Amino acid sequence: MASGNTIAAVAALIGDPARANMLSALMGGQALTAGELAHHAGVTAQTTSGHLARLADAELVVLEKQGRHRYYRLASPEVARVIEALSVVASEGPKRHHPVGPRDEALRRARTCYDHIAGRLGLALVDSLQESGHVVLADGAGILTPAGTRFLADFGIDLGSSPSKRPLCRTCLDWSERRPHLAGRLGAALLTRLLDLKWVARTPDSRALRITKAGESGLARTFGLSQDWHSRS
Amino acid sequence: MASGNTIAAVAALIGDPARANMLSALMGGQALTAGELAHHAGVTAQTTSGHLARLADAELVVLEKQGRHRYYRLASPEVARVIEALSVVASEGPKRHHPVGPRDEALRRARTCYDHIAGRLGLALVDSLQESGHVVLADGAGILTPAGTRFLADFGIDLGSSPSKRPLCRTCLDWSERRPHLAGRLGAALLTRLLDLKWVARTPDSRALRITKAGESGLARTFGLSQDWHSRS
DNA sequence: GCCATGTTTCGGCCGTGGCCGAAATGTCTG
DNA sequence: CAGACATTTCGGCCACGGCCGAAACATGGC
Repeated sequence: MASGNTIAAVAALIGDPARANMLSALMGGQALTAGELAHHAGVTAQTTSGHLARLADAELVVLEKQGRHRYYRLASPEVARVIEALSVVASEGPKRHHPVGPRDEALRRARTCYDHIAGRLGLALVDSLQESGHVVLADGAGILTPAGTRFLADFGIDLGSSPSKRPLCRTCLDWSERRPHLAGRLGAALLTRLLDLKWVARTPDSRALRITKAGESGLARTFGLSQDWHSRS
Repeated sequence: MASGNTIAAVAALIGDPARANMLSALMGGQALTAGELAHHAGVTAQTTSGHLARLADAELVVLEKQGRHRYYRLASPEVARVIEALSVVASEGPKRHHPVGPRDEALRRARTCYDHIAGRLGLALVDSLQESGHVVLADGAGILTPAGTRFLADFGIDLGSSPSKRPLCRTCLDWSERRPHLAGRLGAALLTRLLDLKWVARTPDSRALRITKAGESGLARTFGLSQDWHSRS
């Protein structure tokens, strides 16, 4: 079985703790330098270099040179889906330690998931859009209603122009909350817009998202998120 | 990062050729004995036993004892999704040999994908259901229309009764044809029904599905598949 | 030109884990 | 209860691959 061998090759590549940590870090959606990835993985630069060479060789990540830095990012949404799927299985498995630290709490509140928003903020947004009838969710994907399209246009998001084949609105299972949130082009556009508006901001060295002062009020106004949206569901 | 470590553990488990072959074989949806899996993996029984113990320990597969046989099957649809996602990435990657043998051709024509139908037959079915307005596909999922519900009921499929949380109708990207086909509860029910009707039959030692004489005409009658549905899309 | 910084290449050490042969356990069959 | 078959346990061999130190390459700043 050739197929078994090739999927084994890909899985083996992800199956090393150092590389898995790098890929997890890249799930933040940003391109990171080799040095940053070394830090995330907890190994030295030379070890990291070897790992990255192999990941790039297999086209799981792509390289962008910029001056003396080398930026790496995930090669495609498909790769992100593999990590996603693995996270789901890993979080379900038998008592694999689940220590919840303070930094874990920040991640559970709001974080990037490749190119969209996950965590309780992601869930609050999808709930809001669904209640207001702007999107209709059905089994793993959603449909943007005409009212939703107008609503998003008002909010500064235009989705019509892109000729991409990428799904407009799919969902992605949240590993911390076990409920789906918005992914696809819509999810990506939403994250981009919130970052542009500075309603949320990336945090260095982490996938966690910080919600700004302006964000608190803006999200409440636009999406009707109440004071306690961040309480455990 | 604890999460990086746990996903690495799962990926490492899949990342061995022998285990990957076993899991691929189990993607056929049937439970297989340890011996059959040994054959698929191309290693001896004792080696297989060790592998299966580890897979079961991590809850990627589950064991069902039956007399002197021990049947193993995938532990959950989530595990199947990981294999799916890996197949997609593996098939896209850099020139990892793609020898297309005769048996590969049978797989491309029609095969099981965990619990539903993939290959060109799967695509033909989804196309048919979509054209007739029985399902509406939108980005990674589908909606069963009222007409579709009636149509399926006439065909002997009742989906209403199950209280499962599993998505009714999601899609699954086909690694051979690169287009989505029907998965979810609907996809599973469709496969079950076609097997019951003996319109398709499983083939021993392979995930390929054979289309019976009755199937040829039945599929043409019910789903309007013409003579040449199996030509390359 | 020189030095600092980021990254890769080389060489060698060492542990994890896959593999099989032999033998033990379990289960159905006569 | 013996004998076939399915599967697991044990023991030991061996290799692949991760890790780091040292050193070589780049690139940018001065």
